[in-house]
Formats: sequence, C-alpha cells, structure tokens
Amino acid sequence: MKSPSQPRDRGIPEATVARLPLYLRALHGMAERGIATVSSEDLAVAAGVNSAKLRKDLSHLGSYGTRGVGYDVEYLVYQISRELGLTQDWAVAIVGVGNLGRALANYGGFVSRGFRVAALVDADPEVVGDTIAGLNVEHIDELEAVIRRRGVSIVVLATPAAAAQEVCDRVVAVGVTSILNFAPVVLTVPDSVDVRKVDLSIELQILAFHEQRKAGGPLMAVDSQ
Amino acid sequence: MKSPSQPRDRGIPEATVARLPLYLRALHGMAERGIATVSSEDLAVAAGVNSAKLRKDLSHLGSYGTRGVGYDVEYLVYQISRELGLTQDWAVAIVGVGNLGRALANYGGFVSRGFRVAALVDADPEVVGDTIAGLNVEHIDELEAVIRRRGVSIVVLATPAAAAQEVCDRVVAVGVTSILNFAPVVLTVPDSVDVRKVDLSIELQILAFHEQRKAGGPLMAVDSQ
DNA sequence: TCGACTTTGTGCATCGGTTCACAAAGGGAT
DNA sequence: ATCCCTTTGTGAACCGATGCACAAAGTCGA
Repeated sequence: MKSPSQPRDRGIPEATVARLPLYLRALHGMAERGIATVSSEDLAVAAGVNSAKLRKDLSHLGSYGTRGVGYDVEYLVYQISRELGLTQDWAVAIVGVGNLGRALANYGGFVSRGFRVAALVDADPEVVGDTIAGLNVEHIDELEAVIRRRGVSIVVLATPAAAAQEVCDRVVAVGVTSILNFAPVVLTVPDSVDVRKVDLSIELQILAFHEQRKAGGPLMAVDSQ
Repeated sequence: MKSPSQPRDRGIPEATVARLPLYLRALHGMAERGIATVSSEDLAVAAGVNSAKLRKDLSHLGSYGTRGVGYDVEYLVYQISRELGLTQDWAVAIVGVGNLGRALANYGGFVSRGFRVAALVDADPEVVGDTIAGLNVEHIDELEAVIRRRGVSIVVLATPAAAAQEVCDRVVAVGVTSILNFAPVVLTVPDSVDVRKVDLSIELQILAFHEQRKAGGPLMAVDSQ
C-alpha cells in the first residue's frame, strides 16, 4: 500500500473552495442513499458542475479517486469535511435578532455539520432576554464578553446597515477574523479578517438585469438601429 | 453638443453586472448627502473596489463621466438604474413563508428600488390566510393563478429543500424565467431560466475553511515537514 | 486665449479559472 | 497472466476579469 497521495497542495483555488460545500452536500445525499462509490461524472451531475472541473477540484485535495472505479463516498466526505474544517466545532454568534437574525437562528442548515449558534446578541431592550431557538438573547453591551466566554470565532451580522460597521469593529477588536455580513454596507476591515457578504437586494437586481435583457434590453424601442 | 456617448455595449460582463448594484448603493448614499459630482477614485472607495475597475465597469455603459471632473451623481444613478432594469416595477412572489420567507417579506431592501413583493405562497394550511407584511398568504395550489394574476416575473424560493424543485418546475411552466433560490438544492431548469442561489450554509463553510487556514490548516501537527 | 492640472477611458500584460482531450492507472474478465 | 474497458488526473489551450499606466479630453484660473 502506497503512502496515501499527495500532501494536499497548500493553495486551493478560491473557486474550488466555494464548490467543495456543494460536493459535500451531494455526497451526503448519496451516503444516505447507501451509495458507496461514485464517478466524477455522476457526482458532477448531482452538484450541477462539469465533470472535468470536479476532478480538477478534487485533485487539489490529493488523489482520492481510483481510476476505472471512481471515488469512495465515505472517504471523500471525510476528506472534504476535513479540508473545509468541518471536523471541528465552530461557535457562531448572531448579532441582530430582527426578522433575519431570527430566521438564521432557527435555520437548520446552520446548526448541522460543525456549526453551532452559540450566542444571540441585540441592542433592542425589547428582545434582550427573550429565548429564541433555545438561546437567551444578550445585550450588545455584553458583545465582547460573550464572544470571549463562548469561544465564538465566526460572527454573523444581521444588524441594520447603520450599526454594522460599529459592531464589526468591535468584534474584530476582540479577535474575530471571520464575518458573514447580511447588512447592505461595505465593511472596512483589516486584511487579516475575512468578510463574506450576502446581499439579497443585489441578487434581485442581478436577476432584474437579466430579465430585462430577455425582454429586449433597456431602450429597446428607441435604441434599435 | 455631441450625441450622448456610445450606445451601450450589448454585452456587459457578468462581473460588472454584479458590481453595478454596489455602485448604485454608494451613489444613493452620496445623493442623499447632497454630493453632486464624484470621481472614480472616491466612488471606488465607497464601493470597496479598485478605481480602474470601476472606470472600466462604467465604460461598459457608455461614457458618462467628464474628464477632469468625474461623474454626475444623479445622472449616473439614473443610467445604472436603467441598465439594471430598476426603472420598471418588478413583481416578486415569495414561496415558502417559514422564518426565512417571513424575514424576506419584511426586508426593507426588497421593497425599495423597483421591487415589490406581490404575493406570498405556502403549503401549510396553518399559515395560509395569515397576513404578513400586509399581504395575504395564499395556498400553494393557487401558485400558477397567483403568478399570472399579479404579473409576477421573479420568484423567490424559501421552501424546504425537498419542495424546491417541484415548485421551481411549476413556476417555470407558467413562464417565470428568474428565480432566487434559498433552498439548499441544485435546481434543474431550462437554459433560458436564470437561477441565483443564496446558501447560508455554504458561506459559513467557506469562512470555516479560511479560519482553519489561519490556525494552521488541517493536519497541521501531523503534516508538518 | 492659453497653459497647467485633473480625471476619464482604454490598450495591454497578466492572472486565475474553465474546458478539452488524452495518457496513465487500475479493475475485471477470460 | 494478459487484454480490454472504465475512469481518473492533468497538460495545454482558451477565456474572461483585473490592474497598470498613459494618452486623450476636459476644466479652471490667469
């Protein structure tokens, strides 16, 4: 038995990283249905990508496939999980318990696979003290203390736009380096901090653009020639 | 006075389209603060991008700047809005009125700028008939009728994963060609349909990957050498 | 009117990512 | 043991996006 493959290139392309969770989800589905082995072609279809891309993506983690056979589902699940860091437990704090924050707190996909909502924080005295999704909502004044006490390493910002930068600065100051931002603002952070942004309104605007194109584009009647 | 610029290239890069809403937001903020004119440099900073990129993006819409001066804020707002198709009114239906659907229905950023939540639909008899964000929740059996009656052209899927594909097929069958999908599944649609996907769990997983990297990567202790 | 200064718009080099297409590797049948 | 068949892993061409750097274009003050 040969030493199991390349020691995983220390520079996985960002585009690949963004697709690994997709593969992982597809693989989990297959594992549940009792599938033991899968070809790049089948997995690619399940994940909605091209099979050459899938193989190249997986090759960045090492050679975990068997030529002529495919990939072992269980083993691949483990390797991807490990690469993504899902074999450990991540404590997440949600700041801002409005409609969106509440939805996130209750969102099943959050809790599963390595993530645990460890704290809910809000500024509104009306909701502080409430229990949501089994958690007590704490006051924003306690932000730093809560983050430290619960070992929070990922913060989800679901505050109003106006409050986001200030909260962001505070959590960065206590050492948080991963932020998922739902507030419609461009956050300013040190280079060492990762911010991912989810902006519902931007997604809609992109759809509107394409929808309009299908209908003939702006100024379609005027701008003909 | 020269004929106002190039007739807008009929092929705006996807990457540019994705940034236009960002510029638009920054510009709205400036307009509110009474700023009449802005340089590419200032606007780029406000939008969190590089100024050369910003200029190149705007150049795809035509030459709307004045050398030595910058861009007229009002005019640029109008041009971008028009390009994105925000000068018209888009009727949006939200299918699935769970925590997330509710949050979306109440989300302010949705309603603003061209989008209007025109219908809420759910399968649960418990919530059908309820009024949320001023709208009556209708039964999923009415889906096709509601879409046609209200002129819905964009559908937001906030259903459980298991229901998403079926709902998707149904709305596509009535002619909807723009879908914003929050369900954690890969939707299968004809090429003519645009699907954008927002996946909270994937965003978290990407953050976890980078967070783990900062801490030394997987197998850091073992895999040294 | 002219010249100095500012800022746009873009040609060009570069980079990361995608896709093709195939040699190498392994399994299974005979 | 050998051959055939399947499927991986990857070299190489391609494609779109990014960023530099500068000429062109326009403003403003004298």
